[in-house]
Amino acid sequence: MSTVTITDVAKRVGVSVATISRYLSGFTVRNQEQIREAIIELNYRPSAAARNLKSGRTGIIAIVVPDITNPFFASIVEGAESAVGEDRMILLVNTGDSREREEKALSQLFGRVDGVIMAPLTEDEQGPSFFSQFGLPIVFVDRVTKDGEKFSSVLTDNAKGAQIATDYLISQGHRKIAMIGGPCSTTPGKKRADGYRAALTKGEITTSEEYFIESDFSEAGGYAAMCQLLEIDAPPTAVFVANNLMTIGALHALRDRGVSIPSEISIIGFDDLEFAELINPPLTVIARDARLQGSQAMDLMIKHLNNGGATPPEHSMVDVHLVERGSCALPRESQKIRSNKTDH
Amino acid sequence: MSTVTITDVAKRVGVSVATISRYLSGFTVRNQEQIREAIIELNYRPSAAARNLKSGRTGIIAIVVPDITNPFFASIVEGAESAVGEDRMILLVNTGDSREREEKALSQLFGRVDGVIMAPLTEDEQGPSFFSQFGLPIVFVDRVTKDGEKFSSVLTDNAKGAQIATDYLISQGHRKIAMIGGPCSTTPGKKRADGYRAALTKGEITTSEEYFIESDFSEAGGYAAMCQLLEIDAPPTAVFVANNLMTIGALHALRDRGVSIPSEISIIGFDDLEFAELINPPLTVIARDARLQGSQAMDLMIKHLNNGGATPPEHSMVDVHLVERGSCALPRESQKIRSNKTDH
DNA sequence: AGGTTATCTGCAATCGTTATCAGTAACGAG
DNA sequence: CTCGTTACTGATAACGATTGCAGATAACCT
Repeated sequence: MSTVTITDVAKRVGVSVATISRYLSGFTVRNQEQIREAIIELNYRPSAAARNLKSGRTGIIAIVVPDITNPFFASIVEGAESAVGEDRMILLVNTGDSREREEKALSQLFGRVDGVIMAPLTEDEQGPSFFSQFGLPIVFVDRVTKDGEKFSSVLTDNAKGAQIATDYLISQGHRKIAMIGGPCSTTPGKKRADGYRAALTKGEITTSEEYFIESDFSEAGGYAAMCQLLEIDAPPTAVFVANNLMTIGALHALRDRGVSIPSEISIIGFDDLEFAELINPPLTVIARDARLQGSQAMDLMIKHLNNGGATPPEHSMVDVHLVERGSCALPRESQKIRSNKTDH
Repeated sequence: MSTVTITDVAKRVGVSVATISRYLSGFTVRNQEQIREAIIELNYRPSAAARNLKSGRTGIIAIVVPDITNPFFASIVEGAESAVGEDRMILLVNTGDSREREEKALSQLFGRVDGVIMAPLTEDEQGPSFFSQFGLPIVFVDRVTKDGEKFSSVLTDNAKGAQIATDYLISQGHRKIAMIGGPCSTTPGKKRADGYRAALTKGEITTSEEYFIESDFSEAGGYAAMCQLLEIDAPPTAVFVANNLMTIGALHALRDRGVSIPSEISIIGFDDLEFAELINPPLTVIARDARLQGSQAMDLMIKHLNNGGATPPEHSMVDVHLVERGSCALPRESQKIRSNKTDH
């Protein structure tokens, strides 16, 4: 086997292992040239495991996301990756929206990584003490847990985004404004619902609770929720969909039902999509910079690691803005939306 | 600090470290109950680094992709993740299409991971010997290097897919069929170009080389390439775009130029998109199962790891199929395409 | 009771690297 | 000639866990 160690190199050159080690650490030693050659000839690679054991650090930062196929999280990962620097790497954990896998991953992470950047599944983790006694630097991104103030975080102004979206619909004259929300156990799910409700209150609009559907941030969930909204006796004239995947689902539902946008119903989504302009009509959304969130989270993490854990937690907030395209229009109040309702 | 080791647990219970170690490995030992309690009370976590050093394995499999924000690669990662099993984890490396980062990552990976699943940037890596002497099991996915036969791989039948796409356009009556291809230094880039050309030859169609543009698999590249095609004096009536990102770019270009699909130009893409049905018109594509590719690659890797490297390389091929939607139609030969050409 | 397993135990070596420490050679200054 | 300084060196002890070994204990049989 090719398990060539520092000792082999030392023997080859005829010096002690200490000398090789020092050479590797950049000190000036005597037979630099021969050492360099020996390393290449023997194809010696320092054992990361041994270094980890000695130094106590791994040079690896974990990033834990619920769903890597969600372009938003993919961008976060990319942003983090871009800021990770020369001497560290990223360990990706995709929890697949499974609490069990999240827990397992977290416990396995200990000792393998120097820190964890994560978007937790829900706000109520396994006991409020869990992260506090986790013993590793943590930076929350996009979402926090209940005791999240104790850790650095990079969040979006979710409430503001939802409020902008809802205000926008109101300003267009909509009154029957529905929302397809995410799980209220998550930070974005809750905050976006809050923002939606706040905007309605401010606009002095009272809606039936039927208009708010708590879904699950998935495409299938968005599809089902939109179907449910269309079943209502007085269906909404506008819908704010709380994330990208659910928006895709909702659009599919509307397409399948033959409901046209925006003439029959206005749609505004949260999170921009690569192809938002290509849809017919182009999708109006609340956008934010996911890459920036990822890189900020990484910057924070590196700061913590370099300061030896002495840095107090910092909380950063990424801004949101409205991208006006074509999926929202004035309501046609007196119109019956459902053209081909299929009972279930 | 919370560096509680196996020794601390042993002291607490009053047994030797060996006993604790055996308890952890699942053997039946005497004071099981007390050990369990001590571990919990002390919040003891075995040091992964020490285990790695002893055992020589890390329980981590690296997956190296050029661009995680490409939904195709995100799906591959997800597929791999889903097949990784209980006792291993995934280390993601996003090379960002940079050769330099790919090389650096690869060298840093050694000793940190048990194996590498990778989609190499180009076929000609740093010398044909590089991977052979890498010393770690490798499984190529989606792409291979020149000496790729020596390692297991999970590829797509790229040539077949391209041929199906081109045949489809021919069968609709198109003769002026262009292709926006990927870098011919990559496996998919080359094979898809081959398939395109083979189909043209079979259909006894000779096209000017202007109709083939070698781009870079990026959205911007697709945009530019499509613009270039529209500049040609006798512009194509149909375009086969060799990957998803370039397709998005090409669609943007057509949209910006006001060229309508499929009446003025037919478009067929390679790789399905979540939103392909939502575009107007719905996009016709060559599709394949990226998740499956990822999980197959992982299965292969695990097989290699469990067999201790004695398994001969296996080569798996994932099938492709045509998903007919609305972006292709009969050509309108006598028509001038460019409605508002902008000179540059 | 004596012998034979079967089961469990602690000791100590080991994995590959780095940090510490003491030591040596070369050199210039006094 | 001696001393101090500089610049390097090698031996060795960690780091935290696993494991072969030999010894100890208990259980079981005749």
